[in-house]
Amino acid sequence: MASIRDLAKELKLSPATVSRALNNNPLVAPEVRRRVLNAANKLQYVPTIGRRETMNIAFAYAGDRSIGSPFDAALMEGLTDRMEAGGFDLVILDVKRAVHPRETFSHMFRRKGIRGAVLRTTSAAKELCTQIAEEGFPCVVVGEHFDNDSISVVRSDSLTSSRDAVNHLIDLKHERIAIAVNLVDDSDHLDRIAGYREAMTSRGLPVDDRMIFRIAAKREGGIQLIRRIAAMPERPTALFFADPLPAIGAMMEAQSIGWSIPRDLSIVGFDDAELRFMVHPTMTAICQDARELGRVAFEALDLLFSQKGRELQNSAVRRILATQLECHGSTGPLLSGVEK
Amino acid sequence: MASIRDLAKELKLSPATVSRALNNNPLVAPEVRRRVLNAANKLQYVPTIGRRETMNIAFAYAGDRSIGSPFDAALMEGLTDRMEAGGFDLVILDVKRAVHPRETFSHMFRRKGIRGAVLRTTSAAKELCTQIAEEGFPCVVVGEHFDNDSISVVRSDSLTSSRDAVNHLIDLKHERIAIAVNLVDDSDHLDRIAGYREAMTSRGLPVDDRMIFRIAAKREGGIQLIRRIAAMPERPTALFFADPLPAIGAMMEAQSIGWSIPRDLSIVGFDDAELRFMVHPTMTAICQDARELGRVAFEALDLLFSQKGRELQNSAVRRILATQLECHGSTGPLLSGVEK
DNA sequence: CTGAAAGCGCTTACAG
DNA sequence: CTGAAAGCGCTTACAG
Repeated sequence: MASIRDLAKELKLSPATVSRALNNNPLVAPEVRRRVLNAANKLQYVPTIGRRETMNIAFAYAGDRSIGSPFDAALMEGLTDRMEAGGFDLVILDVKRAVHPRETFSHMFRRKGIRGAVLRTTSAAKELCTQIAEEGFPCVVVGEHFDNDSISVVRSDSLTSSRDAVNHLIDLKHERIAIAVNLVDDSDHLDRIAGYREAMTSRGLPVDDRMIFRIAAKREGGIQLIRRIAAMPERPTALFFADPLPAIGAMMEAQSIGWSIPRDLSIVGFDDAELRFMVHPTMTAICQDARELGRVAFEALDLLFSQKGRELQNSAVRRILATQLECHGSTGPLLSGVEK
Repeated sequence: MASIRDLAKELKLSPATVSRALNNNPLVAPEVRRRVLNAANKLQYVPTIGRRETMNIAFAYAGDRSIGSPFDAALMEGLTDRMEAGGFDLVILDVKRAVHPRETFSHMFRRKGIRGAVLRTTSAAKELCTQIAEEGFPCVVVGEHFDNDSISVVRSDSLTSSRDAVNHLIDLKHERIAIAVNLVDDSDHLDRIAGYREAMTSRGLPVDDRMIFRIAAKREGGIQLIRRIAAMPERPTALFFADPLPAIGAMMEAQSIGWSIPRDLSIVGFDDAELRFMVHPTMTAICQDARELGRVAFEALDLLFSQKGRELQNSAVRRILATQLECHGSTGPLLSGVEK
């Protein structure tokens, strides 16, 4: 691990200039500054507390924070599980709020004694993740795709299991199967739609765009959807939800208006945690192991630390975890003669 | 904020000795060490990264970690809400695992650049919180009572709302009202039982110890309880759960065995988050605002920072937040003639 | 815009 | 067990 002296020697600058560059002092020449920041990332410069190197890892939100979500909580559990052995501590961060006006992201992280970051993002904030990665700061994005190959990613495979979910409904003789996905696009959700399309097409069923619903990924979104389909002349007999909370909301609302599940409507949801066990009947769901995702994210970060940054700078880590369809009580065979 | 030099001057020691004491070097005399640690807490010694003082606050588990719980997630949201303005970062910590063999807790926190801690504890680990507070390290315990007046505490008032909940059931003409509380004692849960007893007694109803059930505070605990009472000759007509998850489990299990809620059984639960909206019918519950609890916890800590520790060392902060009974669909009037 | 020098915060052989 | 001294990591007036 490099000190400011080491960077100065490597770059043939004085420690003073390196220090200024790392502290975002405006006096330093832009070109020099750029070289210093590059070297800091290549040589893995780490600040010290007293004489000890800092050992923090950030759980950093690039977009809106969603600390309260079961997914994030499970991720953190997995992360801390693995981190403790190495003596690392987890710091929670909102990237946009934490960064000072004329500061790069690496700056900001280093100022806080952070060696690497696990990034949570919305699709709107993907650009921000790309920037952080391109600065050369060790980071792993959880749960997003990137075209850019140099960004390390850890995520679940939604496509296969989405296909499984729809196939399960088709096996139960359903034909009018609808899918409900988050209003906000992200690559993971696009996969879920792709899985739906693939399954329908391969089994010879038509893909009707009116059966693809965009909803808010909250309980309320599911409630609204039930009201919408209740008013349809030929309503779907099965619903596939690409998010946990609207699936729960839909089950409740369906029961409120007197439908019996799965007799009047089959529902498949997604589950990051144990929500499927909290409703009655227990919900058939695609389950992703968010805790394991957290563990793997740390391992990826650790790999980025251990390889000398300069040699393997462009070798990003990619890990894709399988998800599983768990069949429970919210799906059942299509009853012949069910109308409205 | 004091440096090692300042401590040395104050104590008439060399900086070397102070440094050794703070680093837990065994060479230092026990008495000297004790004096140094006291001074560090009194003068609010803070280590530096480079030349900047560290700005971390710990979310520290004294007992088992429960990061995944909705309560903890909401607490963290509230905490980070308030912390960001001051430029603080939140570090997640397991106290027992983080502390080195011959190290005090203040040592450990300072080694990590932490200025103050929000402590989460189980009743089994209360002793540990007392120790941290007695070392003089700025800390606030969330959600526990302490007899010891010198410990800062932020918690919800369970007693009043528990009384309200039972009164609500009595208003609905229920008489055989049972309460189900966590197997593991903690002061907050003792309050919930006390509220139950007070309400029953004040309304002239007998308190039957066979109506006080000890269960695991998990979904499974609620499921088991329903099976137990289903086998009772004179089963309770209403259940008051002092924890969120078993209440959910009980609602599900009751419906599984064919009971209708609230017709066959009224249920009141506790809710830290939004679980009450995820079941059908929506659950009547005592709601505590865990997010607000987090905000208040930070404010308490900030107060401990701002007052000169030496002057006000024994003036702990205490904040007790109100909770509220929200009536929904899981409670209803006792139907006359209900048997079995 | 950069470096040499002074200096703070901290730690650690060395001497006692 | 303690301190004086050397020295690392870093920053910041000062000079150019």
